[in-house]
Amino acid sequence: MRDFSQSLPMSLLRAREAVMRQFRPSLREHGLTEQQWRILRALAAIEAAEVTELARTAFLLGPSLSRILRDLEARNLIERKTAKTDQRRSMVSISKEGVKLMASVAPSSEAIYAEITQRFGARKLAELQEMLGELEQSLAGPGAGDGAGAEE
Amino acid sequence: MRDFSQSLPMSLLRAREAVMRQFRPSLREHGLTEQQWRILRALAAIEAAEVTELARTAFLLGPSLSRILRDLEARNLIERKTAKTDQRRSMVSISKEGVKLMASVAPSSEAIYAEITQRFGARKLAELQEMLGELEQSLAGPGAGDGAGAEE
DNA sequence: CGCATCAACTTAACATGTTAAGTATTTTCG
DNA sequence: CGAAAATACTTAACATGTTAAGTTGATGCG
Repeated sequence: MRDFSQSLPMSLLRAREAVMRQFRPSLREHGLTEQQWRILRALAAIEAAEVTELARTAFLLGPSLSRILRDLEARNLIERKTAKTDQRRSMVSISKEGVKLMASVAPSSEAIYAEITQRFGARKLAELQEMLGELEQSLAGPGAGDGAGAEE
Repeated sequence: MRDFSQSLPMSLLRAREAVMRQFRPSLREHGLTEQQWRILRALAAIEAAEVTELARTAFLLGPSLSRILRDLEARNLIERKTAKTDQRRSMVSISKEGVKLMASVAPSSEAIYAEITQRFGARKLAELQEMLGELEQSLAGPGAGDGAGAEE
């Protein structure tokens, strides 16, 4: 079997970790985890979103999002109100405090991203992202199960 | 600020998730998590390894590895014995049962990997891995902290 | 209308990620 | 030699990943 350290999953894992290692210290100084930061960024770009929509945007599973939203709400970084037309849905939005926190983190975050871009090269970065998108596309859909197991 | 769904961390996260989604069902059928599978694969390639070395190979943090090794040992998939020359170190190796389990998972795992390679294209896959390696390299070393915070 | 079904979350339970602290053993050096 | 520092793990504590089950509010339909 192929040396697993050369496998695609490991390559992706190591690359992502190398990138996130750059951001984590800064986020940590502001009391945010990577996932919390993703949610705030997603919310900052829109007025309000339903939980399910937010999960899709921030690429988090429902249960994780539920917990994080509970915590962010307790910290007054986001606000919730149930939708008028459907009591099941809740509309989530970023609070004033949330906006303020984002403003305090954004400069450092931008600087780190710029540093990464500069180190790796802007053109290569664009190429890489293009390929990652294609990979994602090529694996979307029916799934590459091996057929040996129960498809259910 | 850049639409965060287009950011490098998100691209890497989505790509990796797209890949792992292919493998998880098969691993799950065999009662293994992704991390447990990584450890078994790493161990299968060598006679025995120290915990620290294994952590580096399987790309796991010490605490995660400690827990997982405890569980794998309880399931008799691995074996441990403390090193003769240094009582602090323990040598970990895969057990017969572990080898058997690997043999039962490997075919499906290989098939899935082949399917991914075929869908995305072998040449592109090689290119992608090359770029991921370069990204990792370019971010190794001093760290791209923004300098605004405490370097400690 | 009323019941079965579906939809949107939320909770629960267990595994891992992440940082800090603890433990046991070795090494370094005065 | 023996105390201090370093090394190799392990535990602890809290956050998230992942799947299954539970809750509550909508919807479809006879």
